Amino acid sequence: MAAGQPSFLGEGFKDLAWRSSRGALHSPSMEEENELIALRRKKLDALRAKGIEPFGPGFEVSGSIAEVREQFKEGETLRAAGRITAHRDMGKSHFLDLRDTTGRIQIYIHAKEVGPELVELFRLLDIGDFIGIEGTCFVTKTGEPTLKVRAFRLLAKALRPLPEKWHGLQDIEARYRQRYLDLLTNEHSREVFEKRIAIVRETRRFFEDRGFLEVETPILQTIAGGAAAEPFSTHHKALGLDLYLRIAPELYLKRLLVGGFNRVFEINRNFRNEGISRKHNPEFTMLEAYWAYADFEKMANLVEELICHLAEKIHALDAAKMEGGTPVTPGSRTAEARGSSPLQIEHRDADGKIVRTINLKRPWRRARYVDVMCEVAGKNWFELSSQQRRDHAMHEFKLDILPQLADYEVTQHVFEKLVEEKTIDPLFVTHCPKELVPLAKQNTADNSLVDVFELIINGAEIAPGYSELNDPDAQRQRLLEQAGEEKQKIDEEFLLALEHGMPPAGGFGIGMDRLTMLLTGAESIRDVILFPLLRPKK
RNA sequence: GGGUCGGUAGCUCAAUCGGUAGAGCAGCGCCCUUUUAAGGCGUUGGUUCCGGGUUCGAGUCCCGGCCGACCCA
Repeated sequence: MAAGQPSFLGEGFKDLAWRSSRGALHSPSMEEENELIALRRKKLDALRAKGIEPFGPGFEVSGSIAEVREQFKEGETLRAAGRITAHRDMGKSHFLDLRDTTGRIQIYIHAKEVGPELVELFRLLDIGDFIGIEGTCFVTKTGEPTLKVRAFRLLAKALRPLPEKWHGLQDIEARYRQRYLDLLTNEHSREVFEKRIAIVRETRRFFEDRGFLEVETPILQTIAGGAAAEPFSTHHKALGLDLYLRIAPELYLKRLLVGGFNRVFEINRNFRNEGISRKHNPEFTMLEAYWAYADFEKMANLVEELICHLAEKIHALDAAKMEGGTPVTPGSRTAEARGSSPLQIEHRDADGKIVRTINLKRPWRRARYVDVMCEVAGKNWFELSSQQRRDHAMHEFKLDILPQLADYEVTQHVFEKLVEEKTIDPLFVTHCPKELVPLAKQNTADNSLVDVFELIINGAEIAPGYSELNDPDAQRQRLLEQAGEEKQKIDEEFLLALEHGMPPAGGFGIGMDRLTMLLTGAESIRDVILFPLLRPKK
């Protein structure tokens, strides 16, 4: 630090100095801004006028704020960086909270110890600004570990005020549109996304531990196959080619089975051009896994293991958070959101009241479609005539049954209302009628059934799993039936691959967004997707 | 696509029957030498989502639109 320059740091903190090469600036759009923003800009200019660059370079810290708290030892000098989230002035003493995602630490500054010049600069700081500080550890008389500021550097000035900390950002729309503010002010929201990240990470680890290879297959496809859904369309300019965004990765993963990759999985983004709801986002994350020589029952075991594994990891995450010494702040629901046992998931409403408890304790119940139907619809359901079933569904079960529905669709309708929506604890429904699942292998004992499971948890289908169809002629037949008039939609390249021989294999898929909802108790898919699709405002 | 509800200060929310748009937090000013949702006193801040209409008078009532939430299809 050259002599004669204004000093705001005292001696011996050269590396903390960071001086602005720019003079005071005025915002060109000042007239559009409100008073609060204008004031912050004035402070920005005042800082530059004092030779301080408000958007400083990187800063050497002793660690994250949580790590600084761990290193905390009275008399030690430590460096920390973060956002200012609160300040409490007490006469000539100033207390500020410095926060990052790992925690919060109080910093203290007093004129008598650092001089009025530094205090004067502190007055140009606002809640939301990033600063880096070097300070001495001490404990206040109320027992709070605190860093006594010896020097600081402004790292970034916040030109707009942050939402009020106590209530957090409540406006649902704003929380989706400006997720960064949601993450900043609502600890619960951040925890949900940390859990989502852990779920994806642990899913990868789970499959890798079992010898599965993670692969990437095309998102741009000339034919969007593997599911029945409306695709998004796009265009490749140089090739002059109309393309679709994938609705499922299935047909490419099966090509890899043909190619000798015997255990593969993909965590992939799928795109479906459908409506938006509490359970649907146009782009969503899917897990699909295929295992050569396995069958649907082996896949059911695998799914059961996977979800229990994830539930345990999430529970461990909550437990670590509870013991981790991170001060519990308003908006944190970690304590309440944690079920009493790792495999017991408690979903709560906004007031923290338990809405439902889902018991994942193994083994999970497995039952045949026919048996489950008889349980809810009466033993003789499949002996009734077509008309009797329709009457029964409409009058006994109060369902709207359109006359054009096929018999199996009437049954499926009853199944959805009476089984799917009412099942909370995990249930594998196996041996479904083949009409429902056209891409699965037929049961050898009963041709009208296919070797599949549908896993139902918390009133919704979480994961379907199949013994995959590997007979190319049967596959072509099913695809033709499914395509109806639109024969051009049949993926001939996929059938060509099957004709070269695909080993028998088990496969399954899980919607990762919905799985995250299940494991975190989120009521809307938008609460587990960082940036859900919204209409642009104006 | 249909129905219900909502949009008010930077944030969280009030506003009775249609009668001067308010509070808390944040901000600003002053007081306070260890506070912590600090406190005390004072104070600034509004296109009430947008556009029409009814009315002496509209945040409030009516019509249309935009955005969102929930339910249904």
